[in-house]
Amino acid sequence: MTTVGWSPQALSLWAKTGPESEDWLDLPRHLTDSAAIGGWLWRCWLAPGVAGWLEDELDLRGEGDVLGAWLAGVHDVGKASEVFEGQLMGDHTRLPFAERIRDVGLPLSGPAGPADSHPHSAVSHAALKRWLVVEGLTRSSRAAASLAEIAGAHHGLPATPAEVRRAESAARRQPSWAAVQDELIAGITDRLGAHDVLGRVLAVEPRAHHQMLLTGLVVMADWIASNPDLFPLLPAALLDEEARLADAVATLDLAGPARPRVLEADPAAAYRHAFAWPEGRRPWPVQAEILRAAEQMEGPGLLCVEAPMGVGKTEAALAAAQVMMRRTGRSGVIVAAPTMATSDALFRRVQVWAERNLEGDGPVSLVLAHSKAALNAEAAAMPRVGMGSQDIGRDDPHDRHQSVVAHQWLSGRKRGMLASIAVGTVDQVLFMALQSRHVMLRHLGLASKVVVIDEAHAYDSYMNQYLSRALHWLGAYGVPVVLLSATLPHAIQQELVAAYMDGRHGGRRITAPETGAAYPVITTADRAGIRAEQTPESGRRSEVEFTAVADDEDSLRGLLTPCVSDGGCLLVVCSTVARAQHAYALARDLVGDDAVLLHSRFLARDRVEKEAVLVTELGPDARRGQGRPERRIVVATQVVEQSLDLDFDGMVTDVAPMDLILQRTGRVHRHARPVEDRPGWGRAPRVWVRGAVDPGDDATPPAFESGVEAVYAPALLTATWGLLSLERDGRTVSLPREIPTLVAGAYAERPALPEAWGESFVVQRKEWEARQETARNRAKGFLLPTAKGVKYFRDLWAGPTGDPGTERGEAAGLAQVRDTDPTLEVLLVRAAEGGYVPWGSPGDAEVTFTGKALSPWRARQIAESSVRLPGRFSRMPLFERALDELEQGTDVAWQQCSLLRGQLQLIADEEGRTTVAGVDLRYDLDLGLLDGPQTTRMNEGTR
DNA sequence: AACAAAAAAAAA
Ligand SMILES: [Fe+3]
Ligand SMILES: [Fe+3]
Repeated sequence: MTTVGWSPQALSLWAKTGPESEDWLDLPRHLTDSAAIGGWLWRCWLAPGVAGWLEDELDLRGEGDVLGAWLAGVHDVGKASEVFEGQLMGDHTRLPFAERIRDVGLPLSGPAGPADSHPHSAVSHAALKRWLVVEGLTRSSRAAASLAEIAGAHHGLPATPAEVRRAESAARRQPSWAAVQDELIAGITDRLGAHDVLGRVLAVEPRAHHQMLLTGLVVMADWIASNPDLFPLLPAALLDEEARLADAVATLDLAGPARPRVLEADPAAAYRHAFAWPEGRRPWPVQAEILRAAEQMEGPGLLCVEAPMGVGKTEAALAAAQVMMRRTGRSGVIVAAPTMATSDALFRRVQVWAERNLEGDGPVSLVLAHSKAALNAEAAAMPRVGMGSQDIGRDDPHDRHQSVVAHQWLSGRKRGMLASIAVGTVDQVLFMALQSRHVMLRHLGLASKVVVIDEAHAYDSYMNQYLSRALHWLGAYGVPVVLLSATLPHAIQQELVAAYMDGRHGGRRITAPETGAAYPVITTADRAGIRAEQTPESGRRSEVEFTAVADDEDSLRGLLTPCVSDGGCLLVVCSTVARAQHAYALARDLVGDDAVLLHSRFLARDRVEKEAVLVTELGPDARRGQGRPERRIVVATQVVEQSLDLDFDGMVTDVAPMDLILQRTGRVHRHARPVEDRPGWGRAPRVWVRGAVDPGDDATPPAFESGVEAVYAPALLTATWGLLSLERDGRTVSLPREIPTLVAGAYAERPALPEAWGESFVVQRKEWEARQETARNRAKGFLLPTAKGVKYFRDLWAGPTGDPGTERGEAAGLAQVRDTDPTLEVLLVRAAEGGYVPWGSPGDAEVTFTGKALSPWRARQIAESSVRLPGRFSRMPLFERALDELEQGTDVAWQQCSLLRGQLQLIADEEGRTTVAGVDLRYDLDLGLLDGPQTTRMNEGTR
């Protein structure tokens, strides 16, 4: 860097102020700080694969760090404008700021108008666009705009054309301000010697995907440079530029790209070392195969693994990711799962893997990325590093190279994806495809990783729109992807793979091969095309008998009877909470406390506890009489579909789409057990299917109970019913062999059903397709366009009408990656004299007085008592009224507490009774949250 | 589309 002096005009401008009236940072210094950290990020932090991709695409010839420094260095030149600098004129404690500027002859006419309509980011955009052309670096205004837009977007969204026009006209009216902007840009360019790279980049004309990552880097640099703990303010500040950077980098303490250990060529040795397996343990065929596939992949690509649960897909994915990280220069991994609970379960496993297999020039950062991560004890227990925290390496600096930590700077808002390793909900990946503010940070973070999507079959057509688009962008960045699923209907797999390949290789339509009955199967998509390979079967096979039972009380009682007399563990899955509560009442009549009810309308803490009890009782280590109960009936809704390692002797389930039925069936005889563990009725795996008011026959299609039909599309239920021959005597299914054919069959346009069902099936099927189509269209509202589908960067955030709808959508809560109505989640507490206590605390628990600060421990207890209100609260008049009432009733002290801020408080009496917007509610530890007439009725007969 | 489950929401 050559040093050029700044003019008195430039030096008179402020960029930052602080709490004390004399605190400030001049604009040139904020720009040189940003440039310094921008260059440092490129050299020392950016994943080699991302840097390499940008180098190639933008003809950087080894000067990427210069480009990064330049872009960061010019981001705030727009602060050299009357609107921005005039902002402090109304503040009488800061009058010297304006005087300093007037003294050097710059016009400053009075407290500025609304700075909102003249954001300095747009002024930066206009100034850069002008300067790049005037300087002769390009003649194309689009090329100039492509770099100008990056500075214009440094607050998370590109400047709008109207804002840029206002900035351009201001520059024409006030040439003396424009002259300072030019001086700043020229000064930064000269110091960095950036002329040549800029010329080359402009010749290429960066497109939206290049701009996205470069903007991400600029935003990151700006956030770091704007932190006074890292880059201190005047008058106290260090002045030497290099010393400022060195100090900032030392305090920030952000490690460079993590590197994976090279895995052994022999798969058995590779898994043994990677996961600390005991000597002699062999990987499943799928695990061995995926390593080979990852090793042989040509360039970055996508691997899709379809295999039954229990064959170690997570380990397989991590091992494959380890290979792909090395081969494509990625610096980390994200493992994305459908729910917070499944992410929590994955967290520790990923942490242990990272500890054993990754290293870097400093500790490897890991985040748990979902909205309730703060409640996770394992995440909270991680050593903290960065921003002055030094939980690790105090005694032995060598420890730092192989430890996995929570990084303080990365735990801030919107920064989690920048950590090296992330475990979280899929939403974190889907948000990548949502028009939203600061998505570029998410893109930068995800582009640096190998992306693993767990349970890829678990997403509906709305979410799949976002997943497809996210895969498109990942493909464009050359990010390796691993999709894990039980089975993926071919049409969905085709859509996902095609989206990735379209991003990767552009327009070419490539069709994934039909894999038919092959299972388990690994599909590879890379430069060489798409191919699928069947892998040898893993694990146990089983023959499961499926039988229909009538949907009345007597039939259900009949099914429970053998269990009542001979004992054993039976699972009863119901499609609605009401049906589950009903079945539970019946079971409780027969077996008392041996019956357990599980659904989502329990307090989070109670549900975790109930599930933990079930996992110990019905998990792999419990034997009958030794932990495994003699008799247990678990009545549950779809919550049991979550990856709990439970084993039942048999199952009764409401009819559901084939994939879900088969997934639930995975809980039947899940573990290999000695025959003494099974009751007489459960020696062979059996599934009884209910939920049809008329089972149908060859001449008439089945008819389903209205609740069951409201939850699942009748077309899928009919197809599933028929393929399992439930209109007759049912059939025996061979698992896992038949999974792919049965699932494909149930989702087929013309499944093999009795002739006479055809007509009504076609109607049902049309309706299902129409609903999916409307869901897909709903998703399009805030879907980020494809990189190559737009001319300008700003077009990525354009609404369907071309206007920037992003902010409005975010404000209205419309921009979301899940297709849901608004729901109300409350934190339940028990009323006490003068205040309240956490739900479930003993009678003499210390009272939290309303309006008084809460201890962190108390806040956590309360935060764990969350429950969602029943569905009726999602409908409009009631939703609004309830929200109002709950907001009014919430302790104001919660706003001061990070765990409780923004949450809604619901206060109940000793018996769990309360009323919200005129609706009676009662919370019961056995039954969950009851509403309306249930609050009184459900008592009888169950207690 | 509405009887399940599921997630998330402040910046430089
Ligand atoms: Fe700014
Ligand atoms: Fe800034």
